[in-house]
Amino acid sequence: MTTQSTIGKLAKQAGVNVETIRFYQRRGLLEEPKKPLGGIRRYTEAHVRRIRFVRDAQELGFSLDEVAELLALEDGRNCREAERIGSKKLATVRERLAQLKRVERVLAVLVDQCHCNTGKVNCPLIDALEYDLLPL
Amino acid sequence: MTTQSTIGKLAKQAGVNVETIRFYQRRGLLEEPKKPLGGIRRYTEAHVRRIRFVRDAQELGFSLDEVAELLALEDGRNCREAERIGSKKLATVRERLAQLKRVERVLAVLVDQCHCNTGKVNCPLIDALEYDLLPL
DNA sequence: CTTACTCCCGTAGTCCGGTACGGAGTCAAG
DNA sequence: CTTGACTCCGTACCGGACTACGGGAGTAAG
Repeated sequence: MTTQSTIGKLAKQAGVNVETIRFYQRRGLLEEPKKPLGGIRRYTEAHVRRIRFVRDAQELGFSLDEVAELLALEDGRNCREAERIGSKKLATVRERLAQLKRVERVLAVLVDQCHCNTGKVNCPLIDALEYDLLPL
Repeated sequence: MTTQSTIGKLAKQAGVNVETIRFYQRRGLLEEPKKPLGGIRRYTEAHVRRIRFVRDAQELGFSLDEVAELLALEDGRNCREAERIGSKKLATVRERLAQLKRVERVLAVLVDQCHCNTGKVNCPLIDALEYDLLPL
């Protein structure tokens, strides 16, 4: 028969905290197995996979609400909808990427100017902030 | 004489919410002017600049705690320390940038595969999540 | 003077993704 | 049969950056 773990073992297999599993159950992201009258719930491989689904989707930048949306498409039949959600997310990822690149350039310049500063002039980083000089 | 605003006008000038100003005051990021005995506090250009400092620094990815650190160097004399804080932040920005780039590539591929999917096979995005296939 | 707006101030709530706690029940080893 | 680890369950709390609320006081316009 397949592995039947307790919540603690499930947590280890999936690499998350026990409390996180409970939290996912409360959020409806993970099914809570029936428990055998005052006993202890048993979990299967399917639960491990589900938790990995959630973590992987989070890695891709989906919020837990968005993960729930994706899970609603779990049977893999509604590819169009998945594509829609995915491309929406892709757009926000690209936006964030662009902004982060701007930040990187500005910060790099300022840090470099600090580095070259011999102490004769005010700190360029502080100055830029103080006098609202950021080319963002 | 210079402009002497109330908190509401200050908020407009600085482009933030009144509550945000009060929050910054509680956090010690913004000085609270003495109030003239049961009257109304007056704010100056310096307050506007200070709020912009905070917002600009946030734009550069600094947390409010880090902004407080920077403000401690406000006189511009401690450029070395500012450089240290800035370059630490630059490193985390670059890390985040690299991770976001990986996410962008993976997501772009998946969405594209969804787009080309004629419905004969399972949704590639859902599949990748379901079977833990992300090349992150 | 009244009305309407703004300010003051403290406290409390929001969102997000968890983490912590505590008392009771269950289970397996020794 | 006891001990100790684990589970169950509900509730409360965390950090970060705000946002909202409510009651009383001040102020500006008509």
